[in-house]
Amino acid sequence: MKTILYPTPPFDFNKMKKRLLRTKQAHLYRELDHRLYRVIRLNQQLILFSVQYLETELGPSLEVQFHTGHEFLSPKELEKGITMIKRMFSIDIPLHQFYEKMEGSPQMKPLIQSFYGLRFLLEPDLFECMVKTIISQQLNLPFAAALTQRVIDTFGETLEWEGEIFPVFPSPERMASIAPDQLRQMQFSQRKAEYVIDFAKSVERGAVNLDRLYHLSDQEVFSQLLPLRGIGRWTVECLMMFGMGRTDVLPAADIGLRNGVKKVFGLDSQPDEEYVRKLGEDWSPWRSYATFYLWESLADS
DNA sequence: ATCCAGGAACTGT
DNA sequence: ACAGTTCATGGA
Repeated sequence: MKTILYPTPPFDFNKMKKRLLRTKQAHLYRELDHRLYRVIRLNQQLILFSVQYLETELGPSLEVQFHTGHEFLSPKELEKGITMIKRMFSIDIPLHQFYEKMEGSPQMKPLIQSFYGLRFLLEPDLFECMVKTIISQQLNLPFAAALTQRVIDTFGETLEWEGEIFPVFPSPERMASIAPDQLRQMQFSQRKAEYVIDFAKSVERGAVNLDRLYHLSDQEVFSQLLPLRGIGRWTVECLMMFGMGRTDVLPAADIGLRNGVKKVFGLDSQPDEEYVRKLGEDWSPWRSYATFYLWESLADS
């Protein structure tokens, strides 16, 4: 089963892939023979897919293949899978509109040159996204990535296809069943261990319905998630950006964003949240992408 | 050693 | 409401 997706340019798959590797978030991806593989959960079912980036006469394209062995996906499942992959790779994001919006900013414009075509590569699963985000709270990124890897290695599943093994992030049910001590052994703090396990339990018993979040406004998503212990504003903002692909989120208190603003706008001290929020008014409705590019500007220092 | 990380909860006023 | 403290660990 093969489908070709055509994002409206600019779309730079290689930049997206390089960022995945640089930030050490490629835990669940495997590259074989120029194709990028990964397993997604579709209605509790594990489905392996792969993509290959191609330049065609019609512009940039992403060839998608589902590897389901002898079984076939129903038309409905196929449609759901395609929808998920489109969202993952930010296929339908009119990125040029963001660039037009930044035209007038002498500070932001150079970022567009540097990162031209870079889009969010989203997490296909909100549970997984939330757990990874909780793990990375207040930690340097390499260490956060190491913790995530340990969770996958210890509690994750695998799917085998044509002799290759593909890792799968643990399900909410699995994570709900583990004890805080098991995470402590992996160098989680006691609190963080509780946050992650409690969240998994909330999802398992249906206290939070992650699928329904897609249909809610930003404010409604906040009011659903903020009551949960260990989930603050920043964590929800990350979920909305890296999980849900919302393009106008501004994590104004984020330390990385404030450092990015300091660097790009040539400030002599780290701006506060209010300053960033004020600045961000000009970026709407593209504040997620402005944030994203400002984060990236810190990487190539 | 000391300070800070792409925070959040807790405590005291 | 608000500010200061604690949580845990790695990296600079």
